[in-house]
Amino acid sequence: MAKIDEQIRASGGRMTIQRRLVLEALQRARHHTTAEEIAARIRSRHPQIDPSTVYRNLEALEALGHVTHTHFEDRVTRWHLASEERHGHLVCRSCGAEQEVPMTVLEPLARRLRHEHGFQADLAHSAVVGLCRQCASVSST
Amino acid sequence: MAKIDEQIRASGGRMTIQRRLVLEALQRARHHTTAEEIAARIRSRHPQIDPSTVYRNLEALEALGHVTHTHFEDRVTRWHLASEERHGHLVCRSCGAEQEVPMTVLEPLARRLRHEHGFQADLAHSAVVGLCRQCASVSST
DNA sequence: GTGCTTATCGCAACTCGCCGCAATAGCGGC
DNA sequence: GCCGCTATTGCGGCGAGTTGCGATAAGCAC
Repeated sequence: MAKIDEQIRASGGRMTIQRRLVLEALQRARHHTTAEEIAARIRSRHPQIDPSTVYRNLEALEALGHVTHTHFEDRVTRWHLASEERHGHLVCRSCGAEQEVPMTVLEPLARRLRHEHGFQADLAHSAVVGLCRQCASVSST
Repeated sequence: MAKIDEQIRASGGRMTIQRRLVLEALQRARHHTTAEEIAARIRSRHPQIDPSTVYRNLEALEALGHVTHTHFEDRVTRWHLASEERHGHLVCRSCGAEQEVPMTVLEPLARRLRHEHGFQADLAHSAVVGLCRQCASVSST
């Protein structure tokens, strides 16, 4: 964390109270949180924080590589520390259940897109939408 | 279209002027349009149409299987007729360029998710985000 | 054609994420 | 410790999409 502090200053940024609070909230919640959740958590100790400040700090921290975001089906963006292991997400469009899959499962497609289309895909960036086992079996009966 | 008409009535729905206009707009624009575009197009002939009416009709038509939507990297949803051929989308996060890929490219991953995780993935539902050939070569130099 | 039921419409108000702008406050230099 | 530069904040407001509600009008029965 002290390292992040220096890195931010080194790149011309400033370590404000708000930015530190956003980082702390991410560390404590350490599994894809929403910006709203982060804002709510911070508000309890620093009531005047504005949602846009949270969004901007998440973006700034992302630009420096400390934070990443993933898009889930409900149009909500989830944020997490970049230090967490990267993985894919499966989201059921019927019941909303979430499942994680290791990147190795997604890699073959990424490789193919790179070779055949010259496209460097980031398959962890958006959740894969579909039907989970339960919902699939219900809807087919 | 007359068939859609009947199907809607059969399922307890009503074929209103607005619903017909939404369908017509989709048919004319037949390549992922936005709800805003549809609303604008309809407004020229039916000025008092409300955006929420367009959204609700798109949802209703989607529930009946006549329409689908896809999420691109920006946060606007793109809509199209379900009769169009399904395909995947590659969107460059740097320059925004869009590219289409046939479903056959995505199929192997879908198959694997189905077999290993019991998950029926809809890989055409969200665009795959990444870097296109140009942007990738620029950023690596 | 008339009447009735109720799906759908238009409106107003709201949410979530984002942006421009004036005010504030890090932080490096002295 | 104070100063000045400017990154960042909070605020107001915008765009996409959603929701509740009273008014409207499809479509069925007669």
